[in-house]
Amino acid sequence: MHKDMILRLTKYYRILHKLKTLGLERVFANNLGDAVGVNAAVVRKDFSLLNIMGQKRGGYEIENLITDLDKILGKDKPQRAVIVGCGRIGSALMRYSGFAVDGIHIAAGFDINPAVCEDQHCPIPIYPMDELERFIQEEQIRVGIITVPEQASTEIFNRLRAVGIRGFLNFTPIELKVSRPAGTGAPIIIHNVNIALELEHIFYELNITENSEITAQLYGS
Amino acid sequence: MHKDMILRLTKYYRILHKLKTLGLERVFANNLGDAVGVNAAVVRKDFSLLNIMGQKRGGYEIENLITDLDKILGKDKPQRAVIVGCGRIGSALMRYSGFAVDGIHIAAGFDINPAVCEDQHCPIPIYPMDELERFIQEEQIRVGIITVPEQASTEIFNRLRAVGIRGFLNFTPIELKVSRPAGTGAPIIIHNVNIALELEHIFYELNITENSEITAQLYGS
DNA sequence: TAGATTGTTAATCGATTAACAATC
DNA sequence: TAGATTGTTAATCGATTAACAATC
Repeated sequence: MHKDMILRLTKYYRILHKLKTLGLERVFANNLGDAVGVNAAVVRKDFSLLNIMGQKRGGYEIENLITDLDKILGKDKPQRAVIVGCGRIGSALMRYSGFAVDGIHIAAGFDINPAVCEDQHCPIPIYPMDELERFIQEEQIRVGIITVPEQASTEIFNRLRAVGIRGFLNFTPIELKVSRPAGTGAPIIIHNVNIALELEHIFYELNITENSEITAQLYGS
Repeated sequence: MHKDMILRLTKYYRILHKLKTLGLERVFANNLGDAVGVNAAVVRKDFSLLNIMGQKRGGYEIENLITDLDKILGKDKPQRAVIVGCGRIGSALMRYSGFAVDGIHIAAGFDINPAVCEDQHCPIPIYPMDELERFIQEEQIRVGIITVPEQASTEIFNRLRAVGIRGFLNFTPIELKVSRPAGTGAPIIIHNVNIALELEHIFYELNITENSEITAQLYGS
């Protein structure tokens, strides 16, 4: 199971929903490949690996495909997360309406100063930090968004891990890692979103492509 | 020039700075490889490709290496960007202190309602949208951060492209693309940060790893 | 000199693509 | 049946790793 494959599955999923609303009932590996920008063989192989079978001449049934992907991607289960740290970024995320569209529900926010709620119209409850463990356990939350200040990030990470959080979206500049001797314990998924680094990369790529243009002019054909 | 290579270069760069502050003067491909988690051969190959030469027995001089990478990554030039759209995320970014650490300077923000400035203590000026073109041209900005509402994203993208912006950090859920027939015109760098998608991926990966655990238990060794 | 590390070439690995028999 | 599309195997491609002569 490749990381690229998961990315592709989400893309198939979105396209399939669009095709369904257009009234289509079947889709060929070729169409799907074109739509998500991969070779048709990749599409067939992906499905084959997931034991999703098409029909030798009729392609794949969209309805069935969506149902299968729902299960594989876990879209049939509730997708709930908490936000830890309700500073600027944290509260921006709490009020972001785009999550609901994708079926994601932010169950609560946590902050050392839960009074941050007072300032703003919070659509989502904000609790003090010492309710973190209780809430997560009671509500059986599996995913946490970390938007605390840099110095607090690893401590929060460890607290969340200890209480059963398995998926992390980390906005602090500290790159969170698990060094898990392959196959040991429950898998932990971490996505680090480092905005400063992202921006830095853009400057780098820009500079490098420009430089290589220059060298191409000097030495090139 | 691979995308992965740029990523590695930034990692070398950070490590080298740390080594320098520790007082080291030389570094071996092996050490550097260990530090960033790649094979030593990769390090040597990367440098070789960039015409950075070491010494057959003495490794690489840290000071020179940093100078070379400075140039390659464009760290010797000013790294300035504008933010278009000063809503919740936009203004959170404007007040984010992490950029300065990396030598990135946000030159200005733009919004259809520049009065957003009044509410908050803005460390950075916010101008109305119709000053966008003038400012970017006068200040020769090359990088733009797009934090406008979804519906406005492509319009803003096109305006920015037209006025010479070449690097984009896009926070709207619309995936911006350029279909540039290889080698035509100036290169455009786009990074899309889609937070909802990122979170979705975490749920997917979690679900898939859990499922594969289950199947492993059923069929496994 | 002997030992160590580079720069580069060859071998390996994995993923992508092409091809084709199976079959609806 | 003939045509089309799958599922899967083989070929290709690219990137990573290993190996080794060059040399400080």
